[in-house]
Amino acid sequence: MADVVDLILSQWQRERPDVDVWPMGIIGRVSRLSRVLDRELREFFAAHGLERWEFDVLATLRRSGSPYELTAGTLNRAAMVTSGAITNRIDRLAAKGLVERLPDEEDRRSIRVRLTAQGLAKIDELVGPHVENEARLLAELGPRERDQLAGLLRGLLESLGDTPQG
Amino acid sequence: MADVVDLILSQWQRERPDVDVWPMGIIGRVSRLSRVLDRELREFFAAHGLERWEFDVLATLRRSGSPYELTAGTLNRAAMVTSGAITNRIDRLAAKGLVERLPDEEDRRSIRVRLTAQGLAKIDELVGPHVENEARLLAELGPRERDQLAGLLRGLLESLGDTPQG
DNA sequence: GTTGATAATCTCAACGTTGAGATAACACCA
DNA sequence: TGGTGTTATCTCAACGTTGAGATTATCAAC
Repeated sequence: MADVVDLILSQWQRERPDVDVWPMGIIGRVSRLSRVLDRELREFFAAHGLERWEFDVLATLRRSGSPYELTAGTLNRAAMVTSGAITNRIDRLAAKGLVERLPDEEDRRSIRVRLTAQGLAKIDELVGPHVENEARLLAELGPRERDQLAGLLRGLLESLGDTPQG
Repeated sequence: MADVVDLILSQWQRERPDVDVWPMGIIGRVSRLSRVLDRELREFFAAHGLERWEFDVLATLRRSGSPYELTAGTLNRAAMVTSGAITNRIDRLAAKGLVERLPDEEDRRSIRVRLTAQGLAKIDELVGPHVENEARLLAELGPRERDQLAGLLRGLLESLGDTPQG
């Protein structure tokens, strides 16, 4: 019953017994798990002709509800990337016909990014299979463990300021 | 008591009540937490004149024990990046005088990357403060929660194949 | 209305990673 | 000894992100 991080922790214990490296047991695992899951999700999306970031942007627009449009800035913060990256992503999604840029009537500095009919169809078709794929990756967890894990992660995220209002 | 992911889940619940998106409550949080922690760690390392990947490579060599050397391939797998990236990283660490390349006596295809005295000093000086910084980021968790969280993450990583032997 | 501060988006050069291909060395078998 | 398949590292072009700066618009105060 050991993963890679257990090995890392035991190495530190041997080499630097004066330092208690317990935080690595959590931060190291979060980091590794994120990478492993990333790879798995990427494979799934590739099989459906999408990149992960494309799915994320489409999903953000979809779950915002009709008329499925948000400003570039909102997408920017949701994706946790910089402004240059979002401009680039919107460009490419628009070139594929999955979203369109519309002027924002209320603030002419902003643009509104809206799902096209094709984009809406794509995301609505993929959400179900995507979630099933995610569930497969988490099959190890029992119902009680899922809630525990989600709760612990939520607490950490809140304490680090990852909350809706900022 | 809500984080960004709670909002995302409620949006999906409203828009697509036919899909049970519970896995996002875990995968979405792992992904976001990883990014938030990444930023925090990057700030810490920048304050000490290092990039995160530099610390990671030095730490991997340090915890492997004397004589603090590993092959490029081992570092490669530890860092979870591609071979091109590791070549590049070794180049830059060597240019800074923190590691040196040595021929591998037993396999001339391989190279051995070894910590220099300067590299060893640097990592030994930083491990303690780094772990303290990580502990600060996890201050929200009680002792019991730490173990719970680490255990749940370990179980997932194992089930996904992230184990020492492969 | 002008001024000045703030905000939203786009531009673009610098940078690092990816991933395929090249090279060299090892391992095994005939 | 030669041949074949595998492994380790390096090379390099393509690609995407970062982050600073430019541009244009908004808002508050005067």
